[in-house]
Amino acid sequence: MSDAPADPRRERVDGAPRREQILNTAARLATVEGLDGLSIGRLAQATGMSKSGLYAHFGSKQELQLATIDTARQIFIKVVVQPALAAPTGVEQLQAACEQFLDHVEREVFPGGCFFSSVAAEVGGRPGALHDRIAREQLDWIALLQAIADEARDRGQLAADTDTAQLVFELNAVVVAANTGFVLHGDPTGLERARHAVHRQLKDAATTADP
Amino acid sequence: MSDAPADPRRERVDGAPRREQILNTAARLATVEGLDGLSIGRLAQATGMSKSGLYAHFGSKQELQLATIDTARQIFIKVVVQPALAAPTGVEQLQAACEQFLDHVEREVFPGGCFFSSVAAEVGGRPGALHDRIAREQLDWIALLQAIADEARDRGQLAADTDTAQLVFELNAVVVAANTGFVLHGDPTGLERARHAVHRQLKDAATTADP
DNA sequence: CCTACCGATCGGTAGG
DNA sequence: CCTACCGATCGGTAGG
Repeated sequence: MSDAPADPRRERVDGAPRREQILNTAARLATVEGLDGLSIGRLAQATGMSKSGLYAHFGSKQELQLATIDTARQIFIKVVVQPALAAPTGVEQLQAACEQFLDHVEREVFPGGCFFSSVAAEVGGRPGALHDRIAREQLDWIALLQAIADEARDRGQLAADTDTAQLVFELNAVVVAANTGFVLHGDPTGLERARHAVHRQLKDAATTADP
Repeated sequence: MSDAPADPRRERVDGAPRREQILNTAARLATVEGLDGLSIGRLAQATGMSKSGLYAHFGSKQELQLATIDTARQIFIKVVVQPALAAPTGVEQLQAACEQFLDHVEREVFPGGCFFSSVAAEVGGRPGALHDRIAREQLDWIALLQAIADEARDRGQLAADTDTAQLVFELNAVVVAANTGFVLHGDPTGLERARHAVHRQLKDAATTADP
């Protein structure tokens, strides 16, 4: 949990390789300093290693950045996606995905908020391997929400004429906006508004036949 | 319009001071490279000046960055806010504000999309003068939308029990999400979804008494 | 995984 | 607004 373990060897005993420890630090740092602002020197300092020590693990800065994205993805899957998928399939799962996303922002899993929102803005307008990788992750997230929404509709929990792509666009929009507001203003108001919006959206799209 | 005017003296004739020309370039560059990635050397190259020539205009990088934000704000006011305020007060104006925002994204007024969305992600998690300035601009934009929404409600165009803060949060969320999608994927689909969402939101909040 | 080093670029200054 | 320069840091390499 701490930034710099008192005794690095204890990490080894846990079986957590040094590489993962470095990448965890890198992923959290990148949400504050950016993927580019994450310099090898700074990361070396943050992990208590020398710069060339890092180059033993990663051949180049871009390799480090790509590995960092992959680590962030794994963290996101573990703390957002998997808990969401543990919810009952359908509307509940869709709501859980939004809720878990908001929770991971509020719990500050990454100090700079959602890793992918943060980094997407950085590489959005710049072509290259980082851009392509981040764009793909974003599409995967949307595709996941859509698959859940489609399932909810197929199960008759959402109206048959629900435009699930539109619904998912709007759900993602409000949770991401909440992330931005929380990071920029340190204010959870947006998180509450997002929860409110998600709840209403799902209620509005739900099949009205209750009896 | 062009990145590097053939004859810089023509700009002078127009009465556009060199400083403004530099800052216009800086504002557009910052949406791609970031406010930090915008180095003095790169900006010097982009404007055809020497580094120390820039220091004659701006005492430090932070001064340049703050001046760049101010220029971006003026551009935003000119291309988004003022056209929106030209629309009839009330719901139409609220719709116009959203529409003008989406238009300025689609027209690529800034090559990296909305300046403030881009920069907010960069400085969001970092304390300092840049953060505070960007946070203020974001609050101003939300306050503007809210003032318009309140007016629309006071005029009876929106239901009296409309939660305008919630409405504005959701409107802003979808237009910003459209910006992100357009920049990241070069795909206008999100812009259409945002227009659709804005239209439906305003329709839902409208007073149902039509006859 | 380290020390020691490379050329390039960073923000910034002196002096004009 | 320029040339010429400063120390610091960048990404990366040699050699171990």
